[in-house]
Amino acid sequence: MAGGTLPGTATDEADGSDRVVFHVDMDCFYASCERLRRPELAGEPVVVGMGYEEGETIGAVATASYEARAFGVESAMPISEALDLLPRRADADPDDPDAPDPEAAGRYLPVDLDFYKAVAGDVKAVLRDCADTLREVSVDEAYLDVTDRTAWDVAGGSAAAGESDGGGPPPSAAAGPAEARTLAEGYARHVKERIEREAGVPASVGVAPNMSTAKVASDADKPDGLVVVPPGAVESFLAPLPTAEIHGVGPVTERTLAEMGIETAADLAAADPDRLADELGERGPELHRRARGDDDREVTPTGLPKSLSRESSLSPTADEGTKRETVAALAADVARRTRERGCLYRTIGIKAVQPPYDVNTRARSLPGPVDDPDLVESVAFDLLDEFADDRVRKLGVRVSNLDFAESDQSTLGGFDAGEGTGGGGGTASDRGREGRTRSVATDGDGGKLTDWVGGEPSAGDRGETDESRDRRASERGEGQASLGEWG
DNA sequence: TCTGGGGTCCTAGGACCC
DNA sequence: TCTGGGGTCCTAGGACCC
Repeated sequence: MAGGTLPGTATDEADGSDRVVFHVDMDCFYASCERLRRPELAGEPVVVGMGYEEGETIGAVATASYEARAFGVESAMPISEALDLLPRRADADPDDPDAPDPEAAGRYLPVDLDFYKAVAGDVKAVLRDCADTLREVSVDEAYLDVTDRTAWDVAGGSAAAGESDGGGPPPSAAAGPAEARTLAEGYARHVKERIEREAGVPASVGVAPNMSTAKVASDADKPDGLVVVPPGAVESFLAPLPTAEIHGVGPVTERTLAEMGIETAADLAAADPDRLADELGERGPELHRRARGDDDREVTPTGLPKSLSRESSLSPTADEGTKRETVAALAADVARRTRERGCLYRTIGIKAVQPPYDVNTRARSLPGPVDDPDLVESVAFDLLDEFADDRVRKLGVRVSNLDFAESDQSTLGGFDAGEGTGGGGGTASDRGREGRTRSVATDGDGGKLTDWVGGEPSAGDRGETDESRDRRASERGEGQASLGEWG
């Protein structure tokens, strides 16, 4: 094992859990992507806005560069509020005494997800190349298991030890654990540099023996950070952090913990798990483990999505026409995306948010998986009826209970032959669509399901478990394919 | 922060089945 | 018919994440 990275390490890792896990987190990713194609934005405050159009003040901040954050601009903040803190550079006019100071102005750009996904593809290519196992969490974040590629051994043996600043105080809480240079740190630096070189965007990397600690480590020194937490240093690294830094502790849990007198990870680590379970349910003991750096989850490849949805905000309205129009558009979009991804769904749901912020969800499950845009719309309309007289500020449509296996049957060829075309009508191109489109008849009084038109769900998936389907799918690499689609 | 959009997982209650 | 328990599925809501 490691020739003594830090005291007290190797021996209690006898279960073979002495893994090396990287968490790679791209720094203000959307803003970095914009800088990649517009180098003149380097060093400028950049704000990328969702729902934002040139010159508009609506929408919300998707990503703010660190220069913009210095002015107080934060993710999810309304653009109008961000403009108060950081005026638009375009509005600056040296000749107008009332215009904003160009020195205190920023660049505002709309989200261009397609471009960011292309850049993310370059990043992922590097990560895939560098990892034993890669789990992509989102477009700008991933875990890598690199246990078989590197180790916790101190790099360069005595040479590294000799050059270390071991006599002085730890540089900082974040950098402290890295003072003994390990092979893992060198490898992380290599990965980080490759991302920068081959994708052109900066990343922060956390290195630790498990996922939850690596996640906290990547956050500890952003941007452009590299924080290494060797086994044995985990608990002391986490101990001083406020509970909110622990992955899974949000505002509500933070408050609950504070009321219990738990403010830091050390407090959480020392708390009674039973008492935590009383207050927080199953999550209590889990957070307790994370605060102690005790996390034996394997890094597993990204799975297939569990649901797909689309939602959008409206200025609050009770108008039936507006609501139905919105839901129809959302339903069509969701149906289009599921079809593109070749997946069927068995549950269709809506979300209706009433002012001030009252979230309602309704869902209905079908007897079997379908790919039927008209049905998404009619079920969504049906569910919307309950809110016919209500003012809403946001509407959403969602499909879940996804089934990727059945559509494979059609893409593999044999599916549905002689079933959807039995009626005689239907061109070849109709068949192409019908092969994946199960229609369900609806009756006159509200679109209740009455019958299967296209027959039973294909024989192909009968008796097959979700697990085996997922496994088959991920063996074909679909888990990776799915990532590029996510935003 | 008067709240943007797309996801995940957990919980709890009810229906239904043996 | 009452009693009980266990299992699964469905729906709705909540917390959290990026």
